Amino acid sequence: MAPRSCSVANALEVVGERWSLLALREVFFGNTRFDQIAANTGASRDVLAARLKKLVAFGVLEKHQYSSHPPRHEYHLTDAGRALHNVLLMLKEWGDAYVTEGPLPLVYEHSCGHLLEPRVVCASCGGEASMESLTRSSAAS
Amino acid sequence: MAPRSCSVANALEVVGERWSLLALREVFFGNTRFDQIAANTGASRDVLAARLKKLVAFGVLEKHQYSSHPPRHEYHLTDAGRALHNVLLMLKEWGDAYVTEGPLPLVYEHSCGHLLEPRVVCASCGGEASMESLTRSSAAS
DNA sequence: TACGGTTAGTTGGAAATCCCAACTCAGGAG
DNA sequence: CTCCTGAGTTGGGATTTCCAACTAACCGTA
Repeated sequence: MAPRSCSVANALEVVGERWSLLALREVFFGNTRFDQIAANTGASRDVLAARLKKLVAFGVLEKHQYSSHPPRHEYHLTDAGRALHNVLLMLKEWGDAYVTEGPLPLVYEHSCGHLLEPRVVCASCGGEASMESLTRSSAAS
Repeated sequence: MAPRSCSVANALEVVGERWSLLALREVFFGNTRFDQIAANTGASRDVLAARLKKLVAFGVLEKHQYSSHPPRHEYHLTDAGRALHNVLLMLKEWGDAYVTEGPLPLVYEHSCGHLLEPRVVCASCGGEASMESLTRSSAAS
């Protein structure tokens, strides 16, 4: 039997390899240069080079030249890259709740002034998009 | 320099290896048995066995015996496992938007009757938890 | 001109993983 | 007695990963 066709699998094809999401985390933090990303993630340089190349090829990152002599580059998020913020946020939330022990290394404050407690809701009604509230629909886009 | 301590990294330590999230997707779909998961993900049986063992060890899945003669097992989600639904939902959303081509393989309907368009919001104010709306807070839990 | 430093990789070889097919083991079904 | 299902396990080869060292382009300074 052929494996299921699925957008989760497709997404993981692009960002699911080791170090990809951590590299993106660093770019979200503003650490856009190769050496910064390498140091903060702990990825080996060769694998990191391969991952960044792939993320650029898939349009998640863009290579920006910030100096021409000598040629130096920074990695910037594209729209597709920025859209991954929610994925990282949910992973962080889950890690906070079920994996990280002791004080959390990072807590976000939302612009409303409260500490962020993220919730996934339906854009139409604002109700929580819990497992039980969802059913498969046959409609396609 | 030591790599950054971070809940995203901790979460990926547990569910970031290849096949782990796809195996969980199958369990969310109700395919709780080894052979079903193997067939629907395409993972090789040895790696899948290792991943399931790890997910059980970390408390993401539980092994349930549904027949004692012969002994047969199903994998069930724990609370920690159920909490990963948001992560899969966000990955699916991103894959739908930026990777999957052609008609989407799966569309959800929310209990309100509309097709689900998930949004991540702040639980306190209900406002969108966009990248720009978040700042690092020094408060710890 | 020589020397050291920074940035962004690339290379080589050993170690760890992964993939695949075949095999095991336990218990039905016919 | 033989075949079938479910849930893995095993062996061996192909791939990836890790790590340290190396390259290459340029700048600062002396």
